[in-house]
Amino acid sequence: MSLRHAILVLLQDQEASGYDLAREFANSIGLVWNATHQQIYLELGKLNEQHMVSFRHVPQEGKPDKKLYSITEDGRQELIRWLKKPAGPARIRDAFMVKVAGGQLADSGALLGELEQLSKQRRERLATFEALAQRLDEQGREDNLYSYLTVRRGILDQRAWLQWAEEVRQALEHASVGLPTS
Amino acid sequence: MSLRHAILVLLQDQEASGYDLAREFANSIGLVWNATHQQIYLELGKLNEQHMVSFRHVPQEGKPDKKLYSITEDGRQELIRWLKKPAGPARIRDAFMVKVAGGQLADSGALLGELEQLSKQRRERLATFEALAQRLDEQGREDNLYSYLTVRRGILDQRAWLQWAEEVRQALEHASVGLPTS
DNA sequence: AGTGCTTATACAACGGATTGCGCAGCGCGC
DNA sequence: GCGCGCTGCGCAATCCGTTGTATAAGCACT
Repeated sequence: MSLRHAILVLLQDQEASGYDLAREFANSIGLVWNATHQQIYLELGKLNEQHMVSFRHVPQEGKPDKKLYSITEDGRQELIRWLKKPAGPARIRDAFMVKVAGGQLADSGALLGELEQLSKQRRERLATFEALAQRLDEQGREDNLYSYLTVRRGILDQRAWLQWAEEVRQALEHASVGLPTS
Repeated sequence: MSLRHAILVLLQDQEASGYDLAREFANSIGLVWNATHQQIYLELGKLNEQHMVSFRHVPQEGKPDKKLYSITEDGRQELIRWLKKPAGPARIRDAFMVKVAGGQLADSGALLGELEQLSKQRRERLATFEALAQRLDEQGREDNLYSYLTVRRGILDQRAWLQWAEEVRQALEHASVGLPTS
């Protein structure tokens, strides 16, 4: 269980609402650890009970009130404790890859279509990360070292995926010559 | 829920015991979808109840008896049905990356040590995949197209990770000059 | 006026996944 | 002779995560 630790890492930089965190999970950190808003609100509740975060109400106009959470000293201690022990292996659930592995039974045309769609998403993400990396670089890479390294991971990951997608595209197009594509 | 589909994909090639599947999940397919033996045995039980797989008892000497599972026609139909509908987004839980993101609070020395350990594992995996790819290539890439593509994904993934690790190593070594490393 | 998106929080139900435990025999090294 | 690791299967408890639903206000578009 380290959704809690991912949240604590994010709160270390700045206080944030559950909604803010959900957005960050959908973007940057989402590449590495994903979570929905329901999960986040629940975990924030637990973290609060355990005095690892605290919050203050912020009334807003035109928008619902929000709770801005910040990390407490207890939370920081828990984070440090967690950082010391070795991380477990990464877990992934990539349904599309399972489909490729079972591709003999699949329709190449449909697979190619899905591949194209996913490639588009990856290219967009790559552009976002590259822009972010450049901004961090201009601000001084050293000051944002860990953010910079995280973004670099994202960039290299997208590039590797896109390169693979290109190989798949060529292989499938070659293989489906003369076959019905829908 | 598509642990079941990953199992069906594996059984499509050949019949296997729960133990065999667990090994495959620990290696090749594990890169894409991971599962423990408890999960696998449970799912095999369910798949059997739903007539998507069948099994035969195989008594062995020197080793416990095993159950060899194979996919049924119902199972194949279910797989085809599943392959047609779009795959959900890939999900990951990479605790080590969360640690890097929160690196300011971490000990660079410890982080470097962990990085080195993970790099070793990745290099080993890369070697395994490269050997496998070469073997498939020699056997005729077309006949094993989907296995080949899956392995290629593994290779590109390991390479991207290792490249990133090298960047991290350089950055952290530079950053920790003069700092206590333990 | 109706539809849908964004901001913002939260509960309930269910199913998937992890963790812990248990059984069982063989082979290997110390 | 003892522990360790591999092969092989399985149950039970609990926790994590997904899906569905709810409320509530403003804004933009049609």
